[in-house]
Amino acid sequence: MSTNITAPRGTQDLLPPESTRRQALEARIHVLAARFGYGEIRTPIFEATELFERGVGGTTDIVEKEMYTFTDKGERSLTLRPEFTAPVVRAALEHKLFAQGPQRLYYVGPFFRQERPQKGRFRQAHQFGVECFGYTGPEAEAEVISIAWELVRIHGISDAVLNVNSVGDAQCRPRYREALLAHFRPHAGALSEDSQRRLERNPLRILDSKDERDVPLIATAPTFEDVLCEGCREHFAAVRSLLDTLGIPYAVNPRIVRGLDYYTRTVFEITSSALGAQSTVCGGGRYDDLVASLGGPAVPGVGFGLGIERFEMMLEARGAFETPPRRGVQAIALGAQARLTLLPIVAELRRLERPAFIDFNDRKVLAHLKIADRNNARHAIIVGSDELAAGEFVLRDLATRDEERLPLGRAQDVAARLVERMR
RNA sequence: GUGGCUGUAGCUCAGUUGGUUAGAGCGCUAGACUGUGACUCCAGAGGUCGCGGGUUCGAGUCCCGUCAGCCACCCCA
Repeated sequence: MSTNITAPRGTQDLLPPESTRRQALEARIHVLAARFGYGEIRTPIFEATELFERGVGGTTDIVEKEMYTFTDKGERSLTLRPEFTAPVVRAALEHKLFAQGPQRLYYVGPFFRQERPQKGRFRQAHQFGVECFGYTGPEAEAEVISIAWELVRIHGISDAVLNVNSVGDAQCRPRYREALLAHFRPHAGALSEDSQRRLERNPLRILDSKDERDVPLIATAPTFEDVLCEGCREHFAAVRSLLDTLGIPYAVNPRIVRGLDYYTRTVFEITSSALGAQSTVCGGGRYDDLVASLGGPAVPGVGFGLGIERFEMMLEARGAFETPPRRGVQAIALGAQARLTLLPIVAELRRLERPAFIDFNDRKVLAHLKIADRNNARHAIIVGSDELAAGEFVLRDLATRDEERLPLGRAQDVAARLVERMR
């Protein structure tokens, strides 16, 4: 077994029937994004390493220890994308999209992080995300959140929770940092080891801690609302008001702090109890300074990323997948001569956009019907020596078990008649 | 990167204080039923017990290493 090559750690093969469900989910995503006026963007799976160092933030865990970075034969440092926002901004700049006004883009695809795998966490995972560029107003947040929430809603997921917060902007965030330092520093000795380290590096992260030694101090810590500047405070209030107007339920959670450096003002998360410790299925927010920091104009943006695998875990927890209805025709050929007769009919059915299945082995009718069941076929057409002699075939409805004999003839005619019958 | 748990048939799992030829259910293939799918009965195929090393007369079982999975931490989708 281990002498055989297996999929790399933290990656997975997607096989039927799971791949069929993935296709269906992606199809719903494409329809949903189009409904909001978003166009799909596809960027390379790897980028210049510098893009992520500058875009995501050099001190984030993602950049510091989770990237798949390699050097190619031209001595370029490249990195498998660990997230999508920086590549999307890079592409938009490269193609001068911002010269054409606001842009609404979405993507679906794989991303890569070298973390230790666990429930809901993989080294290659897939993400659906949107980026809305060019609007400073709170309507952009409302729109972007609406898309994510609509995806949750149309799937009947009931235990999803939307949390929102504001992390301020370049003016008030440093003030918040100072306020947190003033709060935690006198009690540094009582904090967990992790949080003591975070105190100097990124005190915001302490708010995220689950360590019970940190909990009491976190509970009394100042919140962003205490120090937000007037502009940020008004903006956050406007976002909440729009969510109320749109009927999207949410909770203000002063403890959500996203792990990427580029967020400004609004941040949000959708979480679910179905996901274990990795409870976030969707995370996003506003990033008003990112485009400029990557060398572009001062274009604001709002976006989110939604984990496809985690979303599927929520679907699984929600309840059984409905069994798909029977569809298509199983061609049952008893003998070589019957196969010759049925093959052109099968081909013609497929041309008429009807699923048609056929097994090429010599088996009994019984075995063929079991295969038809496995294929979830709606009908079977059976041809054996009796039928060939009579110039007929049997059409069997596998749901009702009704049968009738119909005349054979030109494949086109038989297929056309079948399509008519099966309507 | 750290810690805990677990690797036996395609799947889910038994396997006694170390003892002869490693088992069950489901699934698969075939038969009973000579041409009719959800039930029943019968048979068959399928495993170098994750991999490597060690202890032992003897290892699926004990020890070490390694790889992988799961769960948690860190972090995040």
